Amino acid sequence: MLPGCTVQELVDRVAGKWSVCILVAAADGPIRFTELERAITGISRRMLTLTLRNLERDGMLVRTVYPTVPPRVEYSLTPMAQELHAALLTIITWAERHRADVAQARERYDTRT
Amino acid sequence: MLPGCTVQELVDRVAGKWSVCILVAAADGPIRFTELERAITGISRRMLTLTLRNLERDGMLVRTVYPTVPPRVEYSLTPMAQELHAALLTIITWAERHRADVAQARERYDTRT
DNA sequence: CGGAATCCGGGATGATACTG
DNA sequence: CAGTATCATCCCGGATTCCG
Repeated sequence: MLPGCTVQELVDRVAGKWSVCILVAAADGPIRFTELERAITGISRRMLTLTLRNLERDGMLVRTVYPTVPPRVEYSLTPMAQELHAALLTIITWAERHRADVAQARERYDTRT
Repeated sequence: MLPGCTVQELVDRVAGKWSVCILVAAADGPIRFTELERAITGISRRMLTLTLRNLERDGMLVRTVYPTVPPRVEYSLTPMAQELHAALLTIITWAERHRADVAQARERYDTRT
């Protein structure tokens, strides 16, 4: 696993905090900007925009603009991103299964003499 | 996917750049500090130490000290971390498979008028 | 509604030096 | 060999403002 290699960069990019949130939130179908903003507690508008742009640039998201008033923009996962989402779910499931274990390990580590 | 929730934090922690590198490097068996330093190009000694401590604290790594001269310290994955490593391999494999796709998507995005 | 642009503070990170 | 300590820096991301 060499830093600087493309795979490393790609893993970093898609494993980012907000990227994961967006991929999960958009997994169930097209979702609007404001819906994402509400679904992802704590994200700033700026980071939402930037992360969406990066994911779109990487071919993970399709951005569809409906020229209505008010404007309506929907984001949906590409097939490639759906594969990624499935893989991410494995990690998330793992994290849920071991949440208590990690908490316990931390406590033991922190209370060591 | 709510930021602030424990699962989110855990995914963030284990999905970190150096954490992934260390987990991969240690997957094939116990590995020494200096071996990690050489295996992970670009990591500073400081970040290696900090990331190792965090992974150990979270119960992902076991640190074994052999009281020899010079000192010998080996790090190995816990069963929990081995499960995580398997899941990470899925992501890494995905990244390798789609490396070219992402590069092409970026080029198209950047050269758009 | 869905952004873009700007400013700016702090935590993450690197560099360097020292040590049991 | 396997770290720790300290300082300096840098850039990530929040806050704010403005816009079609």
